[in-house]
Amino acid sequence: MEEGLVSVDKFSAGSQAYFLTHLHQDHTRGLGAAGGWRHGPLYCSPTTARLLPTRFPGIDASLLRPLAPGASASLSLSSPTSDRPLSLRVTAIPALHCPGSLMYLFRGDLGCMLYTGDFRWEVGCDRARRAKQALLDALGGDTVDLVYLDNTYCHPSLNFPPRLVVAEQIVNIIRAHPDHEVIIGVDTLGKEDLLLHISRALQTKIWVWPQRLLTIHLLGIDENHEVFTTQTSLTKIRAVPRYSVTIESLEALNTVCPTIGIMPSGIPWLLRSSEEKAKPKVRPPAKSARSKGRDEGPTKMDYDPLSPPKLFDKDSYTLPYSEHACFSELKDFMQTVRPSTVVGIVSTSFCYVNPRHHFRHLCSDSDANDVGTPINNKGRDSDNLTPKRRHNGSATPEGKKIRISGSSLYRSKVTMKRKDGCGARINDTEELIGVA
DNA sequence: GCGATCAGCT
DNA sequence: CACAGCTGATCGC
Repeated sequence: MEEGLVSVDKFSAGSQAYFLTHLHQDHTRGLGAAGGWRHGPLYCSPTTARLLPTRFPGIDASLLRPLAPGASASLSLSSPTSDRPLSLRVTAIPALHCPGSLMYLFRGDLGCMLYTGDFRWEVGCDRARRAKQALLDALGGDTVDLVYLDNTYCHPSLNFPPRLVVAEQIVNIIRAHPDHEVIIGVDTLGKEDLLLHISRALQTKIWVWPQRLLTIHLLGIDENHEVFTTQTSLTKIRAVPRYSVTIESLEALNTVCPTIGIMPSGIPWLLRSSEEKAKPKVRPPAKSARSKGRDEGPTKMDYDPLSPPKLFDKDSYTLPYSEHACFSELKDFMQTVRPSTVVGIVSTSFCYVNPRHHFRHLCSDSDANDVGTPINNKGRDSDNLTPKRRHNGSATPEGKKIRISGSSLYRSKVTMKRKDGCGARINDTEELIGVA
């Protein structure tokens, strides 16, 4: 699409309309710009619009253009090059990534383009079936000229079960540890369904840190306060910031009370496998209690639903509960859309795989002269519809007092600013255990 | 001193 | 390494 027209998940000045797919930090860079958002109309889901002011207090609410899943809006823009008027129609499609996440389908004078943002596509699930129908309805038989695809797991070996299946596996792990406390690593937004599933299955409340509880309530979840709590004494299951579930924090917790950690995410499980591929035999006899069933072929990366979830490090379970589509889902998505061509959204890192390498045959321009090998082409994104990943810059006011390991101290204002809206780090065992 | 950005880490 | 995000350093205003 033409430069200077619309931007998706990119918020530097110069576009006439801006679109936000979801509220994860690596998609909001630039939104917190000094003095607040001024660059133009900002389209997002109603859910995202509700959460936005808590993360970006300076935002001018009159610029928000909430677009419900399935809804459309018409935009009158002007061509930056010729100054001629351009009309564009955008339709929001549920992305089923985290709450409030959307894909955007653009149609108009410049053709038809679909930007998926991060998405999941569990074809057997009702929600995904509805999303698929919404997409087909929105397309109305049109051909998509270009798909910007969430290529996070764009490799045939990267397949894993639907989230519901993994949620049940997690429940079973917790059931198998009746005398253990449990910490589950989560992000600032997302995986609420997993926590609700666990709570329902085990008839227990779940601890979350205060900011996280605010987010949950803003989402309209658990308004009667029946599931989530910030009181440590009420439950042995706690959802904590993902980065604070480490071997060290688990060891610390285990000096107080037997505790297991659960990481509902695909990556570490994926990384272990590639580690193994890289150096299959050189294994320092580390203190990890490797479970059996890990010798079935050094390059085996597929998730095997028949073998139990693997215990990687002592007391720590990593399961592929993913908010991104796996390869088979990407394939189904591409078969559904059958665009003229496709490019990947996730471009930084040498793991980047050009989706055309695997899906060229599902593109109508497949005879074009590209070879589509897996490549590291970070320099590719020159147009303003390609988002940049990494780094953020949010801002919230004032340093404040917090407790760390029993003592009070001030952290730097910068730290506190960033901490607002995010997590309580959990090497401060006492706060968690409820000694206080 | 402040925000923005980067490097490092998980 | 990187689903996302924390932390500290540094740079320019």
